[in-house]
Amino acid sequence: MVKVKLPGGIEKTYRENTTVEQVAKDLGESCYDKAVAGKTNGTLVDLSFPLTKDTSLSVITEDTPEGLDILRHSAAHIMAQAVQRLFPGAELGIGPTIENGFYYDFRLDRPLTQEDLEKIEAEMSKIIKENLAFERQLLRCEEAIKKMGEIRQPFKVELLKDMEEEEAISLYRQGEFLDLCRGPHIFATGRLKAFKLLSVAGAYWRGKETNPMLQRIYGTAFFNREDLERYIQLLEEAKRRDHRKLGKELQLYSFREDCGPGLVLWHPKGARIRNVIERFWCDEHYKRGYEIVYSPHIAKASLWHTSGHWDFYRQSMFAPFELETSQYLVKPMNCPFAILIFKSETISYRDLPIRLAELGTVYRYERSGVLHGLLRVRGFTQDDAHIFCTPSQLEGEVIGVLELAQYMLSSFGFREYEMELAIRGKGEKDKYIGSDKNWEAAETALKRALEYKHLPFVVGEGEAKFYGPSIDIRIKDALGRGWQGPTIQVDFNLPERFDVNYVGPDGKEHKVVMIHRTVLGAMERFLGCLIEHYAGAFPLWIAPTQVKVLTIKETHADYANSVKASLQEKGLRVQCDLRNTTIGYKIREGRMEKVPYLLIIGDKEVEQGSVSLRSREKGDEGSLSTDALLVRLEREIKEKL
RNA sequence: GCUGCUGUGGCUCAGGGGUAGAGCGCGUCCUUGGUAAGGACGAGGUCAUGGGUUCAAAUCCCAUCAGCAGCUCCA
Repeated sequence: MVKVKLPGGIEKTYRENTTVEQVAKDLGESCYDKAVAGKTNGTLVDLSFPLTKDTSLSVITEDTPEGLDILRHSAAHIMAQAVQRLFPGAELGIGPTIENGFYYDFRLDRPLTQEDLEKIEAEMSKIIKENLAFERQLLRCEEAIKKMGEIRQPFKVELLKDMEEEEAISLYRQGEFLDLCRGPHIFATGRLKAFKLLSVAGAYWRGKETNPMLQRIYGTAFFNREDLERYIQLLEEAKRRDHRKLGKELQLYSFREDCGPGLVLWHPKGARIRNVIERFWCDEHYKRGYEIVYSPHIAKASLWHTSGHWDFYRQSMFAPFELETSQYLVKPMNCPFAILIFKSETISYRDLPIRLAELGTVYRYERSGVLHGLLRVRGFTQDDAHIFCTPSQLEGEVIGVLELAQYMLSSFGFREYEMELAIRGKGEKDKYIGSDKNWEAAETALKRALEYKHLPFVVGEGEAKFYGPSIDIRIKDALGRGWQGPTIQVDFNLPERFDVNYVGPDGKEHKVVMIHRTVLGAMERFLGCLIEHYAGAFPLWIAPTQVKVLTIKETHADYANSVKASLQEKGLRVQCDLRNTTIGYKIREGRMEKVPYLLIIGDKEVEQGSVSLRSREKGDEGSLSTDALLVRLEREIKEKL
């Protein structure tokens, strides 16, 4: 007999070799129907797993993330089986689950097409109908290698050769298909009810650029069709929110082939949004004790030799050019300029911290395949700042930056973001510059600042830049892809290289500590995420056009213009639509432009000296006076609603 | 950079070896309209660029450029 500890403190005894499935059945019909796998002493196991000793056990059901993960993993196997049936000789790479689905990598003798995906889906449906059981088998490593060699799976053999210390290798078989896999899996292929293959893309074997490129098929799976439908709708909603689509529709910005890839042209409406944000940004920085500076777009190459960028970053810089007798470079970073400003006079410890902020436009030669709308470009404006302080001021400054970053993000309605503390990798100290003492001090300061602010974060070991640790904040786009926005980096490198000092109380020179930081990231990337975040429907304080005045007849033009003038006088961004067309048409256009407020002007309004208000959120709200409207709008702007 | 797909008027897209189509937008005119599209007429494209195959290329082939999905990269 074995004792089984179940969730909720229940303990039961079963005969030895009772399976997880039998326990689930014993726990009741509803548990059994939804059971996918089990978890004994923290390890996931198949439903067919026999209990041989006392253990804790929980049944993994359909409605848990783990259950879904198992289903998707099995879906990946079923897909691989289908591919092997349709493409005999296909070599398998790996096939894991990912956040919203799964993928599997294959080496095939020809590229896959969209039609192939449909055929593979059809074959998968057949396999599901066959309801093949997933059978687990344990082999010694050399046996597994032999087996994978026999069925001509060189990638699997390669994987196995790295697993030689492991005692036993588990393989899973369903029908004629055999795969190396840790498991667990669903009981049989028939359990998969709802799946869809989404796309094909190239992927390097084991993620290494020098390895052969395999074909990766992405797909997703759910326990029922409704969930799958919901997910597909989510993808479509994401497409609607895509900043590249909205940017065009709302005439915010463009890229032109004759201008160059990754180089943004900001159209008037996009520029208005950017201007609102930048003004807000400047005000907030002055309030918090920053000074704002400007620096040139090009500088002598020697500056970048001193900074070390030429040595470490050259491949991402635009080529140097000669002017008079000197080499010049387009700047990829703003930091050297801040340093030169700092160094332009002798600084006492009494002057510190000095915070120099700059909306600095930098140019980086990003590889062609990585460009992505506004989110990854070749010319962009960092909302940069460099803080020069003493070691003892470091932690307090980091806290100040965290507060500012949080305030900025929350002002734009970003509630969800991920924080990472990027620290040195262990055992590769030569990759980093600076003393152990400095690193430890900086890592501690960053960590303590995060803890002080009670911010959840993950530690990214080995993710630090060569010159110092950092806190990186990732914000998400419509598809949930994370993009690095705000970042706080401690730097020991540049103060050394540029010999940046202050005079201490002892009258001697000391090295400053330098913090590089952004609180939005870059204007381009931030705007891109912002467009998707609001799906183009910007809150009043950001909207490029805040109010549109629509006339019913041409005779209302004078009154409409006077309404516009009185709103404009209060700083509102107002447009009139005086065209000779129907009111329905003008409203439709205003709606599609996502203007927060439309004012309809007809005989009634002219007579009463009022406006008829139509809000983006509520529609027709009836008439009110211009003054009452102003009060409402000003409040909404002030509170950034 | 790598793999695959795509590239037709300002936008969205159809077509496809015999020298171009729709809707929206734009212009002119008619209409004077009350909360998501009133009507008529018209202008606008060397079908991304450069080669090749062919009697003939926007259509087939190759290269280049750009975009998209992903991989790699992101100091």
